[in-house]
Amino acid sequence: MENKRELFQSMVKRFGLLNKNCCTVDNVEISLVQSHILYEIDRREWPSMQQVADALATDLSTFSRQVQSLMKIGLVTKVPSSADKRISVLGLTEEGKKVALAIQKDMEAHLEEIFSHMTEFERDMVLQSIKLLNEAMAKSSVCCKPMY
Amino acid sequence: MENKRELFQSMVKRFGLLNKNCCTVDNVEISLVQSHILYEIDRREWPSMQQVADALATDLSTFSRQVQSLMKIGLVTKVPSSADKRISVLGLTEEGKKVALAIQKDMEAHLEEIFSHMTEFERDMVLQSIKLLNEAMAKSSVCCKPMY
DNA sequence: AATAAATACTTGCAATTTGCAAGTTAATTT
DNA sequence: AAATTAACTTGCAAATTGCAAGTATTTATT
Repeated sequence: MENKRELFQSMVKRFGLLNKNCCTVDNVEISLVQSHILYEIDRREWPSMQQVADALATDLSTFSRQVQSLMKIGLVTKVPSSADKRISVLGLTEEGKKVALAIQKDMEAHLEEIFSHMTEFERDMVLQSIKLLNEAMAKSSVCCKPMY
Repeated sequence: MENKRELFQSMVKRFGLLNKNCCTVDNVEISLVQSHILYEIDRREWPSMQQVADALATDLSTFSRQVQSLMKIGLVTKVPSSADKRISVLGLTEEGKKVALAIQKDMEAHLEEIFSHMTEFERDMVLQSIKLLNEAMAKSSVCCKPMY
């Protein structure tokens, strides 16, 4: 009953390690944080800096610099919004999309491999559980309020 | 079927935020990494530097310095092993144990709160699922081999 | 028994990453 | 029109990282 933390800690750490496997695609090497940024830009429709920085729970100044480096290696675009010129709209370049997709495929494959060690029934249960967990965390007062 | 990554990413990020809530106890303020070190030392029986560094997937040199700072604030002890003088055996001071316990309680409370948004049935299912997931990840070739 | 090799760390870098504070420019209030 | 707020950017300075090169101790080799 009271080994919850251990279970979670262990799972999260493992997933973190898995996550670290990412990030060299097409002769481009990117960091874990950078891959998260690509991921977040990819799944949104032309988000602003604020939006993504919030999603990643990063300081805007830190984020600003990270975006600069991603622009430098040609994965991300940043255009001032025509509606509000204070806002910069983020997007992925073709290469950025390619990299994001490659990482996505890689992660999917890893997850598939992990799920292959389960029965069909277990797979369904686990996925169902993670959904539940996410909903519960979203409802929770102690965590993750500003989340998608 | 292919939203696995999203589910995982979301869950892990949320848990990460929750985790960040840790770390100010008894006028002692510690970092997330430091809390993980306390946690790992606590759950092992007099581990060596290597063992904990491996568990945290940190470079030994980085870890060495982190231990130094934890010793400086009086949370961790480091004694050369009598059996093998190359090895340093790590432990928690009384204060270290207190801090570790406080964090533990805090995390448990957070998790309880999260689980309170579920039915009894769902709770059981989710815990069961996380166990399954951990086992599957342990079996996996792509992740987390050197893990407890 | 002496030398070589491996192990467990520590220290010296140098690079990266971080957040805060203080800016700039643009939009919104009053 | 002036003041406030919002969306960023830049200048620090501190913290964190890993690699390479060290030391000390133990194990293996000859």
